[in-house]
Amino acid sequence: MGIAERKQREKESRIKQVRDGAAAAFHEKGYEGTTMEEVARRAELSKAAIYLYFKSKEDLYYVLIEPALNRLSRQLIKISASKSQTPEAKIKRMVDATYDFYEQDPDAYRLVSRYRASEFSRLLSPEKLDHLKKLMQSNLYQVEKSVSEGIRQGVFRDVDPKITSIIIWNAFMGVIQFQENRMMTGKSDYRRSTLNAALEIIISGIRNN
Amino acid sequence: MGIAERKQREKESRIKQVRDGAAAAFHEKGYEGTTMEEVARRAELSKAAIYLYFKSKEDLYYVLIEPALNRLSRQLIKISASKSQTPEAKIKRMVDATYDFYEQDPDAYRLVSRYRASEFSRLLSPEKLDHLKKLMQSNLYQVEKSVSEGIRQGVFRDVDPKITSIIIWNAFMGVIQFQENRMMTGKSDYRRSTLNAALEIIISGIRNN
Amino acid sequence: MGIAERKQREKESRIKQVRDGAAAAFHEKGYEGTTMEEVARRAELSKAAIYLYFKSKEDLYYVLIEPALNRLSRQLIKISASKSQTPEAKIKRMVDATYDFYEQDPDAYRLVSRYRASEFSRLLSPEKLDHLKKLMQSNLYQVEKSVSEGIRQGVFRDVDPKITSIIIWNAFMGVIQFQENRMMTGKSDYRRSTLNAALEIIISGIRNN
Amino acid sequence: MGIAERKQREKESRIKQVRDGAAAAFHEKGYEGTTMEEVARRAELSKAAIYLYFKSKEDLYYVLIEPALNRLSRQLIKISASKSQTPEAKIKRMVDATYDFYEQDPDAYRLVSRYRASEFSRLLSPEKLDHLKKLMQSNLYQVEKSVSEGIRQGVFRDVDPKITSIIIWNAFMGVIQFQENRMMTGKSDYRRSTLNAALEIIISGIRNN
DNA sequence: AATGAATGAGATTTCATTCAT
DNA sequence: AATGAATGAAATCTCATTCAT
Repeated sequence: MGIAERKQREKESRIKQVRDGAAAAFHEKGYEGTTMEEVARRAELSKAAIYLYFKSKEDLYYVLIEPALNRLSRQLIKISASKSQTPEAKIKRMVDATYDFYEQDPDAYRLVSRYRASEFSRLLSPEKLDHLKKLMQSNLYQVEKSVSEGIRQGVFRDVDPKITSIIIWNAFMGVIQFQENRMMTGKSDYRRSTLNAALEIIISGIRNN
Repeated sequence: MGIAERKQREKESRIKQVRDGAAAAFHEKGYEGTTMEEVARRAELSKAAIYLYFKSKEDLYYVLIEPALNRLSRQLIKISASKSQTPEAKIKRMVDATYDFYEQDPDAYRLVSRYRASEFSRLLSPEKLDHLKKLMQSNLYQVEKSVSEGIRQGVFRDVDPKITSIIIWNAFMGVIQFQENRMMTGKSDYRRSTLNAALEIIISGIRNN
Repeated sequence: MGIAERKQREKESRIKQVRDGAAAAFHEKGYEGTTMEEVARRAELSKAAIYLYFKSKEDLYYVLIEPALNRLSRQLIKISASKSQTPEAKIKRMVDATYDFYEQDPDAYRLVSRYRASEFSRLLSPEKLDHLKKLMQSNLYQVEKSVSEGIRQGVFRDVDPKITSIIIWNAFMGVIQFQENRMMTGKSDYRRSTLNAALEIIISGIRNN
Repeated sequence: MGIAERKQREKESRIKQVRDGAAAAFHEKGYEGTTMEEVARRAELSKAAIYLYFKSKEDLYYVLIEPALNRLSRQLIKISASKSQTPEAKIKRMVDATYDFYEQDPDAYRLVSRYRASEFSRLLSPEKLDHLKKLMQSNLYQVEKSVSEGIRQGVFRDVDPKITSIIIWNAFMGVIQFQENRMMTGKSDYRRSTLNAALEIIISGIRNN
């Protein structure tokens, strides 16, 4: 069984090679810009071998993006549902959770953040597309709920919770992208602190006094 | 000469047809997802005719995005440089200018907002790429300058001006996209008011009391 | 319009080139054994050009087999429905019509005669498959009806009309194939006479004395 | 030795599994339409295991069709050579023998009945191809000889013996296929009786009054 | 003996681009 | 100026076959 286990590990590691290579490629060149040839090259496998693990390019993309999005989604729901915290603390924890998600699997995050329904409507089946859309909306909605809660409790001004959640999510994406670009030119890593600063600005904007 | 003029007008009108068709297609399906076949169909011309006006697909993309970005860029610089206004007013005017730009040429805006350097590094020459990047950075920078100005004048808190400009630009994009999605399901148009609400939140977050 | 007409003729002739090449290839090597490369080579066109005229390999196959089968089917129905003839004369005319069909478009005939529903169930859509099956059954049925008529009139013995039609159709196919094989070795053409002899034997077998 | 025997039995049983699975697949989907993957699945073995027993797909096909055709061929020769029977009785026995062959190994029969030299000319070596062709011709020839004999004895009319044998062989195939199709829709089994009816019609057609 | 894993070669199909008219 | 027709190159995907274990 030692052997079986090793084989299992090797198989998983090869699948991971493919996933990592594909995620990086999808990120760098977009879905259409990425060829299976390139995915194979990055995974150091033949093209045909990719099809042993994923049944199509679409499938490969979907199994990269769906579980990641799903995991994040469940995290945010849990935080949003927790009772013993202030709305502000919840929002902060949600941003932290998103950052952790990003840090653990940057490529998955990038896929998620770049995801645009319209571009994929031809590629994914309507059900898959719908599923991804729902997950995405759920994420925004958890933030929105915490903003609403804060308004009800009087700690936040009477702003539009939906708009606020949009600002937060887009600020997150913008900051990450900006800092990644900076880091590519050799500068140091200020992602987390920049993110906190951005969130502080936005929350100041909705806080009552 | 009447004839020459008419021909000239017709030519320009046909070029516009191609640009509009292409911009819409690039927006809906992305660069790689758009075929010249589709561009031609939307322009009601033959594929070969497209090549009379644009020398390649890349060229077509570039001449769509560059002038648009250029125009916006010059606008923002002008506003940013104007003396007789408060920083807050300038920021509001820049957001308004961006909204006007968006309204006049939504497809061009969408190309700009979706533009991701990394995805195009294989398609555009380094010089073109660099040029686009500079224009984009300039836009952010004009907002940043007004934020800095406000801080110096004491009307804004001592926040990071760069981060603030990122928040604003990304909020803009997020709000537009959200409202466009809503409108696609038949809902009424709240783009401008939502945008104002978003900007109000962000500026509240940086205002000194 | 002289030019337009010539172009039209040229286009039709090129489509015919493709059809002829494809029919011959499908006949010689079967559907799966035929590559688009080969179809292209026979038509003296590039692979891509084939797709200007036919939207897929399946489509190419279907538009070869369907119209041919349809034409034959209509012919047989017309003969079968004619009033002023003896059943025996009708059957002879139906065999003649099938032979004419074969002579005018041998490759189409071969496709039809080789057609086996089960082999194509994965290739054609259920509707197309069903349509072809119906046409095929109709052909057999017209012969069957004439046999029944003969039995009612007392000119034929009380045989099973269905079985008789099967014998006739399969004898036809067998004779053609045998004679074609003979001719491939340089022997002379006895197809029509052999066919008549075969039909004579079968009709003798069902005639009432 | 008990062990060696068991191993031998197991091996033979596994080979039979492969043969059965392959024959069914070849029948249902044709040679090119059948993948080794599918053969393996039907045999409940791995793809690689198939290659332990058969050296290639071609080989697998050949060893399925050749022995079957060979067996049938020898049977028919024996019947044809028997002295003490009338030609009509011989023909009936040959049809019966073919039916027995079909009943004992329907898939092998189907391979034989579907076999078309032209389709396999690329797959099999010329020698193998020639061998199969000879076997096939021999079968027809045995029937032909009995018809000739009947003509010489005056019990059959002066028909073309070759044509007659073609009619019989093709009627056999047509009837079997028709009845198999009927049975697939749940109808009862009339194969043997239908076959007899068909043979009766044909022999009536050649009998001298 | 048996298999999971891998692959080279090749199949179908697409697409940006060119060219004769 | 405009286009119908054509294509080379490349993309996705498949499959018979091999090999290490």
